[in-house]
Amino acid sequence: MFSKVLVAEDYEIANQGIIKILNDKIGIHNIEQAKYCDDAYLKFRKAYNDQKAFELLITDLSFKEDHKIQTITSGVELIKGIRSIQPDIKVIVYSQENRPDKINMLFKNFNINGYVCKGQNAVNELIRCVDGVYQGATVQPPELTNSSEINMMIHLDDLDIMLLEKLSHGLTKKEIRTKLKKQNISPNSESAIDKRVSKLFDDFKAKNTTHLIAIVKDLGLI
Amino acid sequence: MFSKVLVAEDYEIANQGIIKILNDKIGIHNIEQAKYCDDAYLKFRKAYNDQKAFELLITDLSFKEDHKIQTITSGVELIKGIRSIQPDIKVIVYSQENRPDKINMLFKNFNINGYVCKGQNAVNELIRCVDGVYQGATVQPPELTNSSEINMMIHLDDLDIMLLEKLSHGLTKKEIRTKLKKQNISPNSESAIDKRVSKLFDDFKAKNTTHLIAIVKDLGLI
DNA sequence: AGCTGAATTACAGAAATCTGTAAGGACATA
DNA sequence: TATGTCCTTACAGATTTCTGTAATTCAGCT
Repeated sequence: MFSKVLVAEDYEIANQGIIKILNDKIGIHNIEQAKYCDDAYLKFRKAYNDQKAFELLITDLSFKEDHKIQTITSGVELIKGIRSIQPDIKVIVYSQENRPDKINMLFKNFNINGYVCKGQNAVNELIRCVDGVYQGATVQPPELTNSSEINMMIHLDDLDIMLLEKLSHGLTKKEIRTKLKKQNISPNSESAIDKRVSKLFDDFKAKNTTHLIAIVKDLGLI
Repeated sequence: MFSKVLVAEDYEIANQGIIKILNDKIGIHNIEQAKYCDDAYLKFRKAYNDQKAFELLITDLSFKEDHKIQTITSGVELIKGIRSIQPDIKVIVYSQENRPDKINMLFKNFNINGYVCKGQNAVNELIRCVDGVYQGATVQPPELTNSSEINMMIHLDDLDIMLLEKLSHGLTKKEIRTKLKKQNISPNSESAIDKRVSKLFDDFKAKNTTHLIAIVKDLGLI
């Protein structure tokens, strides 16, 4: 089993919970924790330079900001930074994020080894995940394999996201059109915008703009 | 110190984290945990009937629904149920909720003894809270005392919340009006609804309904 | 060049939103 | 009873949304 693990998670209680699982259920005792990405990175660097490198990183994705100013602010950046030094370190992401395409992106672009979704069965999932990763497997969460989710099927391009954001900021279609024209972005007629938004209505089964924004806010798409 | 504690929290990792703190940092070892409200309630009943009542309940507010059908679905109901049997049990709420008026409501209406906000400093806050409650104090979170938040100033009554929810579900004002009339809820003219929503526009500095819903979604109000 | 399909644009009408003004009722106070 | 305030309701007009249809452009393909 892994003998040295780094846990990066800003919520202290969750941090403690992970450590308890690693301790009691998996039998890993050499664990260090960090509440901030910068802190995690420093601990990693020090251990690496001392020839006592970590074998596994368990990290959250989003870290709440507070008074401390951080250079690394997200789990993704942390992973990038650590992997650039020690490419073979195993990485498990532990996050609230449950959007399949976002999780998929982590596996594809950052080659993470496992993903555990914060939730009701996180303990067993975490145990399974650590075991699997130790044996060299790539462990995807149930959310990904079972997913018949709406947001997996729907492809949103940059323009769609931009439209949704503008709408959520209360701009009218006319204002959006003006803005697009100013920026020389290609589909910029009011009817083209109408068409696109109508398509989004279909995709998300929304009744009107307000409904649409509520849905994509709930999905965390914007 | 408390000798017997019940922890109700659906996120397993957080659950484990709380137990670890109680164990390691406060020295409480007789702890039971529950992932569901019903489960917590049953454990409480059993202990009470066996003359081995719990002295402290630490509970979350919201419990995610899954396949198991529950009769008690929220921490508030759980508190009500338990207090109706054992009025003097101490209660600490541990939740993500950070709206001052909601937290205040818990102290005022349910006489909870302490509140800890899930967050970066939850460990120390929890320790402080358990200590304080044990000594008979009422322990409010820093969020309550420091808060200069917008949502502290704006008072939303039940009708406001209902309107926002209906709007976020894509209902038109006409549909909302019909629904209110059916349920015999008093202000049910279209213009009354208009007025109320307009007031919300002012409160939240929203430009239109879509913008408004985006804002209150971001604030977590619905 | 000519064809085809997809995307963009223009236009138009019905429905809904947003913003006023005005009138009526409930309620407390003097 | 009279007065003022607050809330509800009615109505109206300008603006915006939503949903069609039809014309135009553009890229890929033969």
